[in-house]
Amino acid sequence: MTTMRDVAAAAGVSPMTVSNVLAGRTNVSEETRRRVLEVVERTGYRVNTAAQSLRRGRTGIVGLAVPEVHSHYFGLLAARLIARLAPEGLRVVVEQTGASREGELAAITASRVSAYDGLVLSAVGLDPDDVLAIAGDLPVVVLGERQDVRRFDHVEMANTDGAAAATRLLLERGCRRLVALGMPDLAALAPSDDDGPRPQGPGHLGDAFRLRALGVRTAVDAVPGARALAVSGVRSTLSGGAELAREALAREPGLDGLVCATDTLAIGALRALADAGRRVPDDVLVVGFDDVADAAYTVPSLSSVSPGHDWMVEETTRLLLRRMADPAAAPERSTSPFSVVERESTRRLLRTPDAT
Amino acid sequence: MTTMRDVAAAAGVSPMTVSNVLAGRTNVSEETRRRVLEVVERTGYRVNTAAQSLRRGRTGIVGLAVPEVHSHYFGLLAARLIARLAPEGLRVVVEQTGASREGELAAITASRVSAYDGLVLSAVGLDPDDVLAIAGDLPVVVLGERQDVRRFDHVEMANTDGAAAATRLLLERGCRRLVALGMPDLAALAPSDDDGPRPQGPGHLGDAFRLRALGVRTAVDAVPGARALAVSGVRSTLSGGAELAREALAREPGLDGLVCATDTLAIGALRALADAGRRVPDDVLVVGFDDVADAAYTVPSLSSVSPGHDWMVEETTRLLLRRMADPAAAPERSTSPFSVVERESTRRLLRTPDAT
DNA sequence: TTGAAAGCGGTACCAC
DNA sequence: GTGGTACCGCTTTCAA
Repeated sequence: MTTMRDVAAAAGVSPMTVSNVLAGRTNVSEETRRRVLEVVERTGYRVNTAAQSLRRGRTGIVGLAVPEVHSHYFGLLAARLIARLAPEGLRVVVEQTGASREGELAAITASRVSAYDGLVLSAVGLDPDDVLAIAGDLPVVVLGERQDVRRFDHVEMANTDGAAAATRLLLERGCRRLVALGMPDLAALAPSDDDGPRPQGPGHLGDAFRLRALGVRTAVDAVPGARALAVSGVRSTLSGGAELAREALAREPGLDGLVCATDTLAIGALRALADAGRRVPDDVLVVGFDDVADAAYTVPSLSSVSPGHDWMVEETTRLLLRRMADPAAAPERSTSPFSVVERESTRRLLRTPDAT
Repeated sequence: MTTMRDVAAAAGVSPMTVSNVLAGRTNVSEETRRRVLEVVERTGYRVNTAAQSLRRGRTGIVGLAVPEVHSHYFGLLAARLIARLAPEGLRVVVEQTGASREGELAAITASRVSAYDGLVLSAVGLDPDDVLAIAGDLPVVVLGERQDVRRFDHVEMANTDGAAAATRLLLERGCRRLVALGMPDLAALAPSDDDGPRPQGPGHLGDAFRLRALGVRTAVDAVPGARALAVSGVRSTLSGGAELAREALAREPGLDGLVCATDTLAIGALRALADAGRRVPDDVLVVGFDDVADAAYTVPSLSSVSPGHDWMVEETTRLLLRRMADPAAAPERSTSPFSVVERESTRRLLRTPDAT
């Protein structure tokens, strides 16, 4: 192993000067710099990042804890975040939490986390208190979920509004028998006559899907004669989507519209609908959430709520860097703008909508 | 910041004893252990991994350098490798190389690499010499690509044989006008009358797709009256697949079979075929490569060459751990078993095959 | 069973 | 411009 000391000796300078050269500091003569770089080149010397981290107190690594690495949405998110943080000199370690409280705890826990300069947490099962207790003073940005986490920086999706907009699209196309696929039971949510779209719930982080369900309900409640059934399931997987769609068909045979909690579920559902001989969009309209890359390439292509990926990644990065720079900064939160991207899966009028 | 020293002081022992307790070493009295753990608990102390890494000489981090993080195949690979290495106490940093030599060089280069205990490299543009020069003594496992890298541990896919099997499937179904989508020009490959399936080429790592093209050619050459046109493109993306499929239709209007270099390309192609009014599998049969999760959920579902994901990840892990344990071990290589998974996209006889 | 000493390989600080 | 000194926080070694 070549060390900085070795390089210094070979170049006839002190380790400190080698350090200065490699860090690009300006207080080195051109001649010395050249000589040092020549030795570095020749010996293939690399700085030891462990020593560097110890001395500097920073590792240059950011953790990204997501429920499932291998899902359309989180794959997209990870790829974008990796690309975005690279020029900031930060690398990303992806931790898989398996959508469980235990997994999330394990991901944040103890030794692991101390290796990170920051953590981006897409939590599903955790309490804010869990996070607080374990993360300690680690900069944390919470992603896309819970609405009342005021102690953390927080980048939220327009879960409720996005789902409501998607649902309205189906209703405008004439759908009246909706299923909210992969969302919690709508009836179990806060009553629709309370004064806002925020359920008061037990305060855990994992209610993106609950908020989406609320959006569906809000939109459906506004249209007399329309109804929505929730067919619930936790994991957002292709097979889960297919399975839930089969269940939906069994429980709501007159089904004419499917609002899916994620695009992954929607893609699985498209497959199950094809198996069942239901044509999309001729018999059933389908809309997803996330606007993943695949949505534009399914057959039929999938309408979806686009959460503004660029914006989310940019905002996440901004908050993370800000907190890393200033741990005492007041927590900030923001909600991504969204849009409904319409594609083939909703491009059909099932019946003329009633005058409203 | 709480340090081990602080904990030791609070527990009335030496730092060394704290270290022993936390490392689970047995030479500590039960009483002492309890006292130390109590303080650890109370203070929320976490060992500093940078210091640990420096002292131990290992970081517990493995790099995974792939052309594109956000692709079906590499997403799958990353997820599996992360899951597999986690119980070994290894975390994975994903580096995106952008399928370019420069990107790959950057990924391996300099400071970055010294932070890793090992590197899994899915190289596309690199020379073995590049890798050798830069990786130095870093344990490297090369994935899925080049065939003549004898200086590295190497886990190969059955590129040629897999593609040949996929192609034969189409030929048996009666296809005679094939297009090899996303593969290099078949005519530019080694002549089919040479004695083996290995092109001698300029020796860079990135020829998984070339090997697949060779498999297509071999299979097509064995069937009189069949022909295959290569429609080339580098990136394996959905949009690329759609684009190449459009080009394929333009250049080979009588197209009746599509062998795609990857499932991602195939999924994009399915979409373009639907747009062009070509029915799959009624008019055109399509087969992909990789057997990603989505292949079973497209409409029609996609036949694909399955490279044995479990096996590949297991083998990669084995080789990596082995080399980390013994840097001097002789390089080993192995080729994944494969199977052709038939789904709807090839489930149709276009014409009765000629007696063969 | 416990702990003192000696670094691991860098870099901040400050004197020269 | 250059470099000595200390020390980041942990663990290996070995003596007590």
